[in-house]
Amino acid sequence: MKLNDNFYLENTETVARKLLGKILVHNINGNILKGKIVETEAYMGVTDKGAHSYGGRRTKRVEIMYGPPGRAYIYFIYGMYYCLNAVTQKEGIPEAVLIRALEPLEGHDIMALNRFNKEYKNLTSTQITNLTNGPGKLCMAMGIDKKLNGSMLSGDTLYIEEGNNDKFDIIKTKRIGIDYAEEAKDFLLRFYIKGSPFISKKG
DNA sequence: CCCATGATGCCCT
DNA sequence: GGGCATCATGGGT
Repeated sequence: MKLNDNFYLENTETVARKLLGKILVHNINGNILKGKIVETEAYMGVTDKGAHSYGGRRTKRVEIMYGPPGRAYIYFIYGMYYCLNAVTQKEGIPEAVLIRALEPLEGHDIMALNRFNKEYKNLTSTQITNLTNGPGKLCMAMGIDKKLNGSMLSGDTLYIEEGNNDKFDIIKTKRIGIDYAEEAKDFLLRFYIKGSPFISKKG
């Protein structure tokens, strides 16, 4: 069952928590890649110095965040990587949840090729744990790039569906990579599934 | 384990 | 021209 667009209308922090345990799917011409979301971060828009839309900044890059909820906001960073976000809140409110790590569930062979140009069975143990444990890594593994920016996460290509209702505890901590964001760098807006071996960083 | 560093290109001022 | 919601690597502890 795909999540419908209303799922992304709740408070962005709530959406970030509720996305844990859900399944991200990319259908590439019938080849299915799936990963369980194990780590997220909430970006709270105009009042959040860590957010691209801080202060109401509205440029071509961030325009998608001002649109309706349930779309993919994908941006290019550090000259090499993509990051995937789910846009939250009604049209006009530029907030989003960054998907930071996945547990690979299906399509391991394609993910291994995308990440390391090797078959899954030939990966080292380090490569197996590093397949999707970061925002740039998961985009590379899942074949997610700029082409999917703005697409509906309730659509047929890149979408998010219900998980298995498995129980877990949630760790709430500081976000990563926003040291420039003054007081906002200490906001507790990063969430991950306690004990998951697939998170990007402990703490 | 931790920390430092280089890669590499788009976006915005 | 500066900076960036990152990653891989290499060395020290």
